[in-house]
Amino acid sequence: MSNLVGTLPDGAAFAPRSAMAEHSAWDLGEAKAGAPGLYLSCFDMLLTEDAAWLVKAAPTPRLEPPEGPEQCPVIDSQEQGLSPGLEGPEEERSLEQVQSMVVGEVLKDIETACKLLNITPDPMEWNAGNVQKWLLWTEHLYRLPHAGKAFHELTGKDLCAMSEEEFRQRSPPCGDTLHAHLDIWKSAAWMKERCSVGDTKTAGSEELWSEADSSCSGQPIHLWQFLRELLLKPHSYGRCIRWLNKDKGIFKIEDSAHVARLWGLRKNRPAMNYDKLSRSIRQYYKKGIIRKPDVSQRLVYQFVHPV
DNA sequence: GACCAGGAAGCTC
DNA sequence: GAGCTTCCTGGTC
Repeated sequence: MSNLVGTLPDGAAFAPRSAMAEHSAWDLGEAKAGAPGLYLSCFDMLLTEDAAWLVKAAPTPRLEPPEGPEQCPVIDSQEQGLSPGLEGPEEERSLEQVQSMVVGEVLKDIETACKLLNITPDPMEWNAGNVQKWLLWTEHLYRLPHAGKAFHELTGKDLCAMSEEEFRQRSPPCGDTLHAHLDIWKSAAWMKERCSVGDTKTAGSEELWSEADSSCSGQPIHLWQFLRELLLKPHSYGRCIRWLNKDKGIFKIEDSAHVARLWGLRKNRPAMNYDKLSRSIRQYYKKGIIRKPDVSQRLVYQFVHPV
């Protein structure tokens, strides 16, 4: 099993980009018991290292992605202890809360990716097209070099059967990173499957996934829904699209090319660009879904019926 | 050059 | 037929 799930190959620890946003009620101790070793070690790593990072990051409530290439914060692995001010039961409680948050946020990030890519959360169920989507997505998100060709025509099952070394052989510059991220997806899929087998303690996480399931059911997504999803994930997409006035439904596309690429990815339209996307937005004018605000500005639109 | 507006035709479900 | 996608012309910033 890879040691890269908690720590990405460049030495930076993997951390969910939205790690402090909300709290998820996941029963970690329960989930870890009896899990296959493969996935267990993955989450062990994730939990301990992310927890350390989160505690160190406190009290900052929000973790803005850094400017430039999206990278995770570096953890000083030599640092001892999670919260020096806390001891015994208090520290345990604190750790449990942090762990719940971390896992919840990891699952949310995956859920978002599932929605946007229209793929299932379980890599074992991916066809070759799904694999390429996931690769594109991960490369895009973590600014990795393109490796799609190296994994051409592989299904999710093929991918899951590959070792870290095989990933590296196929893609020397980012194979290990991709393998690490695939491990996270595998672990999340395992946990989802586990909680869907009637474990009432995991109701919170079931809620977490129900949204993803509804959008991973193959139902086509409308452009306005897609835009709204991006707007509702400011920690992930705030740099390319954001609310100017959420109450009035006014939003601005900050990076038109980026949003168009995401939409193209979602719809499997590689040739998508902002020109075409904006044409689709303008189709909404007649339908009364989106309009230009009263004071028209470039790249600024308004939902006729705000959230 | 990038964005905006809208007509028209084509494609997919 | 709905909901885009693609291509286009012409205009504004």
